[in-house]
Amino acid sequence: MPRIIIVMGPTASGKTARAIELAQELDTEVLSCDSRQFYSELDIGVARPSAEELAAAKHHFIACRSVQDPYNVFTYEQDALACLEKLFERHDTVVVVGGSGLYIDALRNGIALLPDPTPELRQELQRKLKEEGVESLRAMLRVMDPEYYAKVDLANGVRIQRALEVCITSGRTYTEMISQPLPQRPFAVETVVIERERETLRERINLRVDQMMAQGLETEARRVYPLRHLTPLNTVGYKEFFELWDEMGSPLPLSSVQQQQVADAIKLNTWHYAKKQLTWLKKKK
RNA sequence: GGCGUCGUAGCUCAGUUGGUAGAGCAGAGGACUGAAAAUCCUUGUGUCACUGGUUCAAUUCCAGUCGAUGCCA
Repeated sequence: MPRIIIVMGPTASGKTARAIELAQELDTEVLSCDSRQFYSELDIGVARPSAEELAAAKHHFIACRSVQDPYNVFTYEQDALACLEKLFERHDTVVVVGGSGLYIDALRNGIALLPDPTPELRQELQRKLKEEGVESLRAMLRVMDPEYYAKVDLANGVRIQRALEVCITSGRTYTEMISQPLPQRPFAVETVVIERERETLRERINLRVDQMMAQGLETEARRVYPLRHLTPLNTVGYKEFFELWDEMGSPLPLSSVQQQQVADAIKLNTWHYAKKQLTWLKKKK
């Protein structure tokens, strides 16, 4: 049976380097599982592997999409499975690397097939959430799926909205829909977790943010500024610039003080992100 | 030098008409099935600058000291 080796770890822990090393050792290719490196418009800010790194081992799912045509876990899972099937024709091991817990889960264990809501339904629920607050969606969920109602985070509007979308378009409960049995994977899964001391990780993050700034992150952010309302751009490393430019009224060049301010915000938000990944890893590795 | 303002949680600050104090941020922990670098939740004892005084009781009022800051000289 073929296998995948998943390289996991928080952001800036050195996953890319480790994955390339492994791929070279095993003479195989790398499948990326990073929900932001999918997008061709995002490079510096999402720490996309460099040209040299990409040349050192063949990568899949890097810069393969536009932020205007975003991925979702399910489509990604389908594409990734198809890609793996092909790769297994020539390699018995494939290296998977990424920091997006949900996406790794989907690849490793599968994810339920759920119907897509119509854009109108999504809009309507979003409007309700925004104008009438979570309570209104909560009340609907209580009727449509009491079981899920009992266990969701009732303060998390996004979660509730999503469950309602599924309930309404499927005509069944969300609970029921997500408990469909998932087919066995035709490959074995091994994991490599990169552990770092907290202090070290923080230093690596700070250093990397400084490098990103030096590489021209501001210019990259300015280029995608007009697309800032798209979901994939709700991302650490970009949103901090957008916030400042929105305040200023336009994406003007930043003074060195402002650059420092943005860099500090990115460092902090990246740390928060790393912590969330660590929480996820504790449970899933 | 004179006059004034300030000194409260790691940071920015609120507050106590006198009964030993609370927000935001940071920090820590957690949730997670098509937005996931997203979204959301939990968690706040600190010589209330220091020393005296008044008072049953002072972080709060008074005096002095020290530090910061502003204006005037």
